[in-house]
Amino acid sequence: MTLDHLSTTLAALSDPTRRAILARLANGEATVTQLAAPFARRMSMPAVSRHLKVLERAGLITQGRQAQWRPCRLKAQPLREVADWVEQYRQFWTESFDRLDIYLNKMKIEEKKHDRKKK
Amino acid sequence: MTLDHLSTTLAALSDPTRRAILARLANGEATVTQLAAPFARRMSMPAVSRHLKVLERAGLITQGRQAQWRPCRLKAQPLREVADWVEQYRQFWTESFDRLDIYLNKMKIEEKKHDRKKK
DNA sequence: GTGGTATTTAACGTATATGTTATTTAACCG
DNA sequence: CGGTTAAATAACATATACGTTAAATACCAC
Repeated sequence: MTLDHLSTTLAALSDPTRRAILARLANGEATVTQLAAPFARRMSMPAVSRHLKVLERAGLITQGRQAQWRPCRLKAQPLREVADWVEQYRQFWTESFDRLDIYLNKMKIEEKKHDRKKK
Repeated sequence: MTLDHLSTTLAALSDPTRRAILARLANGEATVTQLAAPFARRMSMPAVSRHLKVLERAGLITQGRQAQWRPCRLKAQPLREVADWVEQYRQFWTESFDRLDIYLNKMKIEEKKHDRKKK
């Protein structure tokens, strides 16, 4: 199944190791070895390499070439798409109401308007 | 492996069917059958039922009980966590620069400050 | 070329995800 | 009760995800 871009991005972000890698890259470029260092106890290099491939396929990083190193850089464009998507739902958490409550609230407001008219 | 909450949420969101279900629930409560309707050609009821279970485990929906129906409701709290997480990276897409450029930019600002002091 | 370092790819095991059809559970209704 | 509807669960197939170790690739440096 070929996934849409947003799905690919969210899947890439759903792994804590990959999010940690992005967090590290927010501080600037890093080589694969540098990125792997924090996970050395838990994870082998090839595992990290694969995580990077997932991030790259999602467009979240790019890998350059300098001699035998492949410096990685954060590319935030897909994160913007995530932000835009989730933003649609803001109203559902900024108000401490769920959808039904919002509806009932609107009804009350309507009632008040009617009351005013009656006066 | 037991995943952290954010990972569970992002994994739940990484499926387009599940995001479509959330979009539908943004318009208000719906039963499982109602939620399944748009996918009827592609997907069986049990498949939808499982998607709902994934969303429920992520805390993105709740399912109530009314006779033989299980009306589903959107719960946006986990979406807020996603928004908060992604917000950290806003600087990386609002400016059309990557990290190195931001750094260089800061340096220039520092230089200007020094210039001012010199005056 | 030989050796060392950085990284990827190959080959493999195992767990999880996602779908199916058939069966079961639960509640309504005449 | 017996039939219908709504939804979940069971049992199963298959694909993908994620990790490992071992081997290959690419580059530098002497």
